[in-house]
Amino acid sequence: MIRALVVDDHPVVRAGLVALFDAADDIQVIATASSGEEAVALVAEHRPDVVLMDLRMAGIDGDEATSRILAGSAAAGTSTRVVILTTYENDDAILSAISAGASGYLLKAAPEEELLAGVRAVAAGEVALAPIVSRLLVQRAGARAVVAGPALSTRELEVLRLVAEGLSNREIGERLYVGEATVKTHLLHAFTKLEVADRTRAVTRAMELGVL
Amino acid sequence: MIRALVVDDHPVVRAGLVALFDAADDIQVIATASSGEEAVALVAEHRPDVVLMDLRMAGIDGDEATSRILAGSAAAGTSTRVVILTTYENDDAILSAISAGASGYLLKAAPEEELLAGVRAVAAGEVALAPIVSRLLVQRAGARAVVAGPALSTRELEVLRLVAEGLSNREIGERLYVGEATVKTHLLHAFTKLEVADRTRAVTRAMELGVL
DNA sequence: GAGCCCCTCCACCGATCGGTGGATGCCGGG
DNA sequence: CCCGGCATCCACCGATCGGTGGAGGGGCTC
Repeated sequence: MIRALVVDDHPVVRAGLVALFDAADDIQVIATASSGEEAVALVAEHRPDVVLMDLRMAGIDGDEATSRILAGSAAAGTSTRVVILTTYENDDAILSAISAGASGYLLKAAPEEELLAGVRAVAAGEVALAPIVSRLLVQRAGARAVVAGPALSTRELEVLRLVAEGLSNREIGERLYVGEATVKTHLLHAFTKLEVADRTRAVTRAMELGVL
Repeated sequence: MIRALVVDDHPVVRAGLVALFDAADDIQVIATASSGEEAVALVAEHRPDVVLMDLRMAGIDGDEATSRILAGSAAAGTSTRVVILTTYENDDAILSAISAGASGYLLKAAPEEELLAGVRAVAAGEVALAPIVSRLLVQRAGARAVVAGPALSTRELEVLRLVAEGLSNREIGERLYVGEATVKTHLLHAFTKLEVADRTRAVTRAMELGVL
């Protein structure tokens, strides 16, 4: 039996979700909360398997409540997982919810079967994402494929990678079995291609461009 | 009608996929390829809607073929989309396929209905991800939530951000209206907290930890 | 074969950085 | 009230870095 906590500041939404989940015989809503604060307290008390969390709430919002719940759950040695259940939000809201540690992100407009399947998937250790969220994550992960920055040579790239690890020019030379002077030359060439003036910016630039 | 190209170096796999897709009345396999090179050429010739691509192949692999197909498709003004269809791979392989621009990543072990649904989703502009891939992307996006690195002070963080932009200590001092000595102090404190010895590694470390 | 890019190496310079060892003042918790 | 953390600043040192202006050899293409 999956033990669920429903968090939403609209009583009507809470009632609808409770009815939906309780109708499934493998899911049981053990409590509901109308605010982030209340949700954190109830999770500490009841240790549910899954929390269905609205994002927009007065007081501490869904992101913050998610962070606190996961921190508390980790501290207590239990594994409560959070599914964001909200109306459509912008990309930043979605990403920051995922960053807060949510295991799922579903839309209230989704068909009821999808919500049930999502809760079951998350309870089983999977993640549950609305299609729009999947697409966003893929776009983010694949963004670097498009840009294709300036072509750094193999050697320049190797040197830059070691610079990113914090090695000095001399250490890099030792690692690559070449002289320190050679390392400096490669690095200066990389600076020119990346249009930067120092090693630190070169590394961040290369990361922005996805070449590192 | 969705026009598909199947790419796999095993004839038996190709045959199986062709049979599966042709049995669906909304999908038509217009050609098959047994190598990355052949796939790139056939895409240029036939302009399919969706390419089903194996990752492991002799010659240019699935990643590289995906990149070339998408580059060629963009240049030609068409919109061929690529779905990786492979056996289970490690995380890096998955991420680099997504980075190469794939719109989907499915496992050959998936039920047939899932493969069909995936092709339809991708043809419709959505993405299709195996559960394991969704979980990986969420972990990557949410990694920073868990670790919660050492607490850098506000000032240390400001300084580090400017270091990441390639500014020198003096320039950072000017930007923040403090002396260069102050900047160095903050930076040294940040080094200690991050357990690093130079500004470049400090920046990459902070990024790894998600505090930057 | 000429031209070009990549990789390798050298010497030399001033600028910047990392590190030490201080100092002062502010603020919030025990 | 005092301690600790934060922010601010100083002087001084050696090490490292950025930059210049070379050099030679290998590989590729036209």
